[in-house]
Amino acid sequence: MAARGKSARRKPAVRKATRPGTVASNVDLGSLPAALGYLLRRAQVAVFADFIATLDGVGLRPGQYSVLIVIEGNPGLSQRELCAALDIQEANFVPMMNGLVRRGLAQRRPSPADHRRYALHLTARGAALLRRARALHRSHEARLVARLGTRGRAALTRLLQALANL
Amino acid sequence: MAARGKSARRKPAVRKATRPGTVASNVDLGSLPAALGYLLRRAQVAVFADFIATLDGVGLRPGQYSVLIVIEGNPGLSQRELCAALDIQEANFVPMMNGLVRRGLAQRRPSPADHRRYALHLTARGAALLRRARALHRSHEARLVARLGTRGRAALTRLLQALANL
DNA sequence: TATTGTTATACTCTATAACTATA
DNA sequence: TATAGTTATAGAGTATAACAATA
Repeated sequence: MAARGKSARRKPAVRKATRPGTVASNVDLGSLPAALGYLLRRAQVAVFADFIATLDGVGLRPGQYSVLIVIEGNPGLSQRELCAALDIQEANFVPMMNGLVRRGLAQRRPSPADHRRYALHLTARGAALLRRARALHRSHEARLVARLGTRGRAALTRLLQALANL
Repeated sequence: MAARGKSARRKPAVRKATRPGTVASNVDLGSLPAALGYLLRRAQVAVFADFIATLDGVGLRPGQYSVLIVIEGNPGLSQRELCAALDIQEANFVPMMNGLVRRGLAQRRPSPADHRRYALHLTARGAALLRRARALHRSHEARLVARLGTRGRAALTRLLQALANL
């Protein structure tokens, strides 16, 4: 938060009083702090940063985590189906899936009925890693609830869903 | 991202038909729809898509729009100060500012007191474009309020601010 | 020595076209 | 012809190191 009023005219003497992460700026952001897109972006970046740091130990990025969850919940799913569900470009999914396969977390099994398709599955190791990741994810969510309150979290969920498919 | 005519505030009985852009997925997303990071990301992407489409006519991306707003509100600001206020890496700001200068929207004036600094200013053309952009931005925000309600918008603002500096 | 702006670079994420092999 | 997967590529966005000019 700014320490001074918005129309601070005077230049404070060498404000080097910034702590790491806190920018003591008397810069007027104008209408930006009221713009939903701006707020949404700042919040998303902050939440992702916390999520990424939280799951660093299991080596999963947000996208990889979501892919593992969907494979686990829908064993045998094809790549196209998974990509459609998560709004991932199929071309971009290939190297990502390659990484999961290389790490022994997921498999591409040949689909018996249709030789064009793969049936995606988690390995035992993938399922085990996902259990650890889920626990970490829960701690991340708990941190968010500490900020928002249970009631606030429910309200935020509803509001974000209203925007999700604008 | 254009809204589709098929409004239908109806309860999806079983399966929604596949329209372009709407994937008829019976894919189980598991815990993802309850994950704040996931919801935040989906909402941010949707809102940005609408913003970008709305401001396409003035040729401004979200980052450029925010930069013009801050320059206008703080004429004479240095590049470092602007970057600190908007959390932009200074190295990344250079080509972006070059683009605004090339388009005649903003200027780097030499700072008389300190020859290391630039004093950033909008040109008349930049100010005029920003006026048009602001009007477009307002229509974008109005679309969001139509989704959220005035009360919902206020609540969302508060909740996002609580997450912004996690 | 420190600060301002810059260049170069690299890595992620995303988007599109074109190809292959199967259906 | 259409579909599933793949490759190549290009564009944003973001991050860090190193440098020149200036303080």
